Amino acid sequence: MTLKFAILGLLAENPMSGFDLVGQFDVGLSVIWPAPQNEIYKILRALESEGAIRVADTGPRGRIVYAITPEGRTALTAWLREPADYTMRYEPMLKAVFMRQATPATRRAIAKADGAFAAEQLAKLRQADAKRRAERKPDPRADARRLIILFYEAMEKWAKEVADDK
Amino acid sequence: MTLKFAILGLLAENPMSGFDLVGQFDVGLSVIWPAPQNEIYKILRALESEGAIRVADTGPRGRIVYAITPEGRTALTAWLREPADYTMRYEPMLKAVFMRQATPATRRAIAKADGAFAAEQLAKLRQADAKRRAERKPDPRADARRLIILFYEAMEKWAKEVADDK
DNA sequence: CCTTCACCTGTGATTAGTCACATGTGATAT
DNA sequence: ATATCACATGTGACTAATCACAGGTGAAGG
Repeated sequence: MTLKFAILGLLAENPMSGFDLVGQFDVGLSVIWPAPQNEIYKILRALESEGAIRVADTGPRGRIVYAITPEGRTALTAWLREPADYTMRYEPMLKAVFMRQATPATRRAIAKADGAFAAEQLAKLRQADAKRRAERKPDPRADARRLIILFYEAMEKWAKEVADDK
Repeated sequence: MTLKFAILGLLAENPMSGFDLVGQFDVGLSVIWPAPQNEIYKILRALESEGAIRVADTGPRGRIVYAITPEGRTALTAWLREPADYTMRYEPMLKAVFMRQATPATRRAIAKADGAFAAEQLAKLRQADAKRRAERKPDPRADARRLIILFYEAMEKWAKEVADDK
């Protein structure tokens, strides 16, 4: 259900094919909400039969480009406006819950890995951010990137605290 | 798969029944990793047949208390040590991605709601934290609570920035 | 020409997660 | 006594998500 809106949202930014969407998820969205390739195609068919998207173009190798319809846009904003589901699924947080049950070495190893991951993501995000700012074009994803940066900063900080056994 | 370890981890803290586990998820864990009631019972049966847990006690009304076995403990630490899956599923972040496609009013409304939720969670968490510190008992969940607090602080900060249209 | 590779959509089987409901029991209060 | 409620586990039908693989097509280079 949520994935449906992820796809609809991407199509609201730009008309795209299923293949393009796979690329979009690979590039960055899968960190927030992953999508297996075949799910994407299934959902595209469903969205089309609902009238939320339409075939805008076709290309070589069976390529089908979809575009959002006015009805689709209405559905998207309706979804945006309705109260969000605040349940998260994040394995690193779950591991943090049980970390103290393992040895101190394991605990530090986990924190180290999490910290390294956060740092790596931050490097990528900051680079992307700088690039976007340099371009001086309006950036529809700016809010999200800012949120994700703050999130990884928090995780990095936490990892340092645990590593230093604070 | 992950949920299995969530349950195993809880049983590693204390022997519990399925009913108790439902309570544990309701109280706080469902924010990180939700678990439908009937899934819990399914997984308990699976874990028992794997030998990771055993029936430690029975009580009135068909109550079955499970305890972790040494094999279960081994499986739990093995899971903790293996690299985490860093994909998150968090609807508010996904909405943030598409927020700029809606009207400024909608965008602010979303930020306001997210900020309010974060503030509410922080109040609860800080209270729980203070209580735990006052008790002066070792707290196995301290790391996790700290991480979650940092996370919601980040979200609260972000919400303020968006609301102020920074 | 023809090989190779990236492009592009799809199917089928399986598992994990969700929704809604069913069923029984012991404790407590009136 | 008996009504009520919290305790406690479970079933069945369904949907979403995952895994692994299938298979065709155009572009580009040697």
